[in-house]
Amino acid sequence: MKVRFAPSPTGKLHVGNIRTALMNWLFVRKHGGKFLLRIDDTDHARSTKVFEEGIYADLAWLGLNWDETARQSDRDAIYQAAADRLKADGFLYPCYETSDDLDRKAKIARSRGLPPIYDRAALKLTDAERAAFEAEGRKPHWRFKLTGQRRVWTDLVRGEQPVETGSMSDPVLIRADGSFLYTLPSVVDDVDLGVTHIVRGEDHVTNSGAQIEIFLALGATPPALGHFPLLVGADGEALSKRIGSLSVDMLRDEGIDPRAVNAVLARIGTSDPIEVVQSMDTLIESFDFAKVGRAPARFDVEDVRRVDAQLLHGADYSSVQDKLVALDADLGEDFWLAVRANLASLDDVKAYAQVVRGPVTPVIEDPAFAATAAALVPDGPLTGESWQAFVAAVKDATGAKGKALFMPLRQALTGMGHGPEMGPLFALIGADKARARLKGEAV
RNA sequence: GGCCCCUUCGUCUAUCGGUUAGGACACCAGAUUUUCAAUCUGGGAAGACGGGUUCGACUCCCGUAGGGGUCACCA
Repeated sequence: MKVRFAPSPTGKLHVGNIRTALMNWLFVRKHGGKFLLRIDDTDHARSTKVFEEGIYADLAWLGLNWDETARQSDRDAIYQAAADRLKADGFLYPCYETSDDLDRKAKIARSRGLPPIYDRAALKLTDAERAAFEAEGRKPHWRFKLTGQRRVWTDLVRGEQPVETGSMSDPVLIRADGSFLYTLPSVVDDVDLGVTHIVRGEDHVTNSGAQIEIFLALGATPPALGHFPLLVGADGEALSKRIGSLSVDMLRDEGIDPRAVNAVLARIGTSDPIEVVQSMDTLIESFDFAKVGRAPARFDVEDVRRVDAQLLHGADYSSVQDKLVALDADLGEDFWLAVRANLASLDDVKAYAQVVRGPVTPVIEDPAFAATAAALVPDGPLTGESWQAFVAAVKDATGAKGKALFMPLRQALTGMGHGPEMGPLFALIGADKARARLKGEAV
């Protein structure tokens, strides 16, 4: 078994791409086989090395390892040979319309309520007309002549899936400048590199109908096909490929755990719950195309943040220490254990580190109360038990209790109205700083 | 517009003709924390609409509405 993830280096990987990569990866890791990473850079004008490097970096970050790499720009000779064969066998025909011509035709068709598909006018060209275009210096682009038949396959996720190849345009396989469009290299590579299963989004369903005919024209057997539903935004609108806010590197920069990204994208739109999963093995084990629904699923980044937070709440000190150092918030294991349950994101740890280290601007509404408390802060090193004794003393001295007792102390000591349990925090802050803050000093 | 697909709690979904329509997240409430958060427990919450078929329909059929995809010299 071999699957492929074939991104084009024309932009950053976004959650939709990652979901495709994950589906392939999970599928092949579950059943055993090769994961091919193919860089589809046939669009020379838009493909860049920078984006290609970004793809490697993003996949590595997510832990989606691959077994083989191929770059389409290296394989031109193979595509050329296939194209020659298709031409020789009469599957391709030359067309001389310009992009403007085609635009115009499509617009006219649309305005008449007709499907905007190519009218095959080039098929009716006489040799003399073709010669005239050539004499003008026009170079043809080449289309694959679809049979117009109804193609049906058993889709891995959708079941029986028909496509009317008569309802779509004959795909252009070769540009006027001689370069290839995605469709031909994709099929040629799938054959040549031995891809057995194509798993991709449902935006390729119609495409698959045409590609099946190209596989056949090449004398090959089409691979098994699986098309899963696309993601839509939280508002139900289509998730645009151009929404940069959903790019993978943005999630990484936000400090999100890649496991949270994987967990959400692997489970969204499936019957398995979106929940904290500690390891990819769990995801691999639970993966099944039968669990994937057929309706578009709503993607909400908040789900990723939520899972990320839950991961943090149970994270061991050793597993986050490096990240804490990077954030300049490594104050030891006691500190981590004290604050982790209160983190919505790892970034929040910086604020608590500052609470411990200072300076903190105390929030004091009742100076007299705070001053009384300041005098009751015990001397010497504070322990986990110091807080309880301190609070009891303040309660005796002021008569305050409950929220009226705790809130003013929390606000004066931390400058915040929320946060981790005060016991451990109090010990971490220390007697000197606690006393000073209660007196209103920003230390 | 043609072709393809979809429509169950706010969200992701289970149900493969007979169920008090189940779960997860979110939400609300209670407990706990002598505070907020975290945590635990409980609760409210759904079959787009209209026709059929059937003893019986969320489930099958038709129609309507809504959503997604595609119809590029993008991938």
